[in-house]
Amino acid sequence: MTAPERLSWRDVRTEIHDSILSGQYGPGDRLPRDADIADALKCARSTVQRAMQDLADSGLIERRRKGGTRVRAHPVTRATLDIPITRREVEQKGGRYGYQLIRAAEETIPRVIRAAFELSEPRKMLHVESLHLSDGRPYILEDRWICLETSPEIRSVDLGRQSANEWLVLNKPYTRVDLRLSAVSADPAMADGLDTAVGTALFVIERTTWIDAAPITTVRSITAPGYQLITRNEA
Amino acid sequence: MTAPERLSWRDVRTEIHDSILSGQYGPGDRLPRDADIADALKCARSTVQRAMQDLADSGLIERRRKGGTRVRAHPVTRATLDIPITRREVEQKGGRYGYQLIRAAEETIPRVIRAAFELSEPRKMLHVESLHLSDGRPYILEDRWICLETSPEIRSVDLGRQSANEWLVLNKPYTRVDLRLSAVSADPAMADGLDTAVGTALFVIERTTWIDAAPITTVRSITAPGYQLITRNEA
DNA sequence: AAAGGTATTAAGTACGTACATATTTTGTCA
DNA sequence: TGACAAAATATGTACGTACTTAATACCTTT
Repeated sequence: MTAPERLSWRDVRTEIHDSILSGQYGPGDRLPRDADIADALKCARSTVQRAMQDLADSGLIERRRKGGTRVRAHPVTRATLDIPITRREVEQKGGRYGYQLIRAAEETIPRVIRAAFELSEPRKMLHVESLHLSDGRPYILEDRWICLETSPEIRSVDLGRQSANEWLVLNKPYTRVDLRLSAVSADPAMADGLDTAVGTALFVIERTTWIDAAPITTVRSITAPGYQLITRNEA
Repeated sequence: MTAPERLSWRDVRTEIHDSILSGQYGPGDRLPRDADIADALKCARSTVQRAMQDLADSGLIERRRKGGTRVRAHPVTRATLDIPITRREVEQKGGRYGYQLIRAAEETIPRVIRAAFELSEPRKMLHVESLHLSDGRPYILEDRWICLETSPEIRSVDLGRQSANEWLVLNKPYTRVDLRLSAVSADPAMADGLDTAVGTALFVIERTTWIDAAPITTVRSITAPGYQLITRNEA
């Protein structure tokens, strides 16, 4: 007589999430089968499936065929990182974007780059060094290698005008990306490029992308002092 | 006569993804409606919906009711970060885990902590400093504040034996987490705790969690020299 | 021409059924 | 007892229908 409403998958997710939060199910515990939950909540199994999928994506539970669903035994803090094109990042912060090409040349890739691409054979790639600026001040110093077999069109791009970062992100969608985040002490070259003192702690983002098995690019972005990478994740 | 097979949502996703990769649809372009794609591929609209949802989650497309689906005008590199419990992280790398409580005391939170929690009023919280070790060597130095209203049970935890990190992750699921990643130059206290030289570049992970609107904990993890945070993301 | 209300549209959700697939469990045979 | 095959089981996927919701487009009124 009150509310003949139907449960949405979000309601179901909240229901299950709460039963975990409340301690009813702890790490490693097995949850009832989807069908039984659907039964208990009086909704379709597909609705429970949708809710479970979401909880699995967020890293809270693990699901296995026949094995059932259980609360992750070793919980992780899962967060999603969005790294925009550098020009847009600067502009969204209200800065005036600037860009300088330092140098570009075809070279044989060094060992570390081979490792990043998981390549066994050495080969030549386009090596590009450039500087992104915000309000005229150094923002990110980037050292990039681009696979010419995968992106031959890059030869006809004027890298003095458009950054490789922007061209690649707009024109070369990838199927796999590896990120490595770390800190480094500014060496003389970095200090010079970023206009800071040698030894300053700098935040470094290394990113390697592939399209299927073919390497696209790998880039080491050395950020100016004070740079932060921020995430906000809501369940 | 050949293959009367049905398309899976992954097939559909690949189909749409490829049509974007090939340049048929560029940033900002509008894709056909789900129903038309379903029609063209001879599958159910729900299958297209599932594929589209996945592409939207991965940041490639944007969907709006009535507005339709379009390729993201400002593409981002999206990656998922998993941060395990520190003990597990060490053990999975094959190290022997160690842990030391440095100090724990109830204190009024300083301004930066209030800011992290988005609190307007000052209040008291449990302040815990501790050190995680790998094979006897300093691994992560953590400086943590725990909200006692949200987690009163923490008072009865022996923080000399079990780390707050482990207890909280196992016992206090959150509904929101903010991460801030950065680099810092070791000050004397950090250098002492991590057994390194003053000025060394260190990678810092700051994490704040809430359950609904209630603050749980905020932690500043200062990692030992050479620490890297790694991601691997497959489309 | 500006403002505001209404109709239309395309994605989002819910349901129930049927079948697929990956595991685990069980059963059989050597 | 051990190896291997067969049955059982819980999640995963596909389909089609009906309905909901948010946003845009259009049309009326001032």
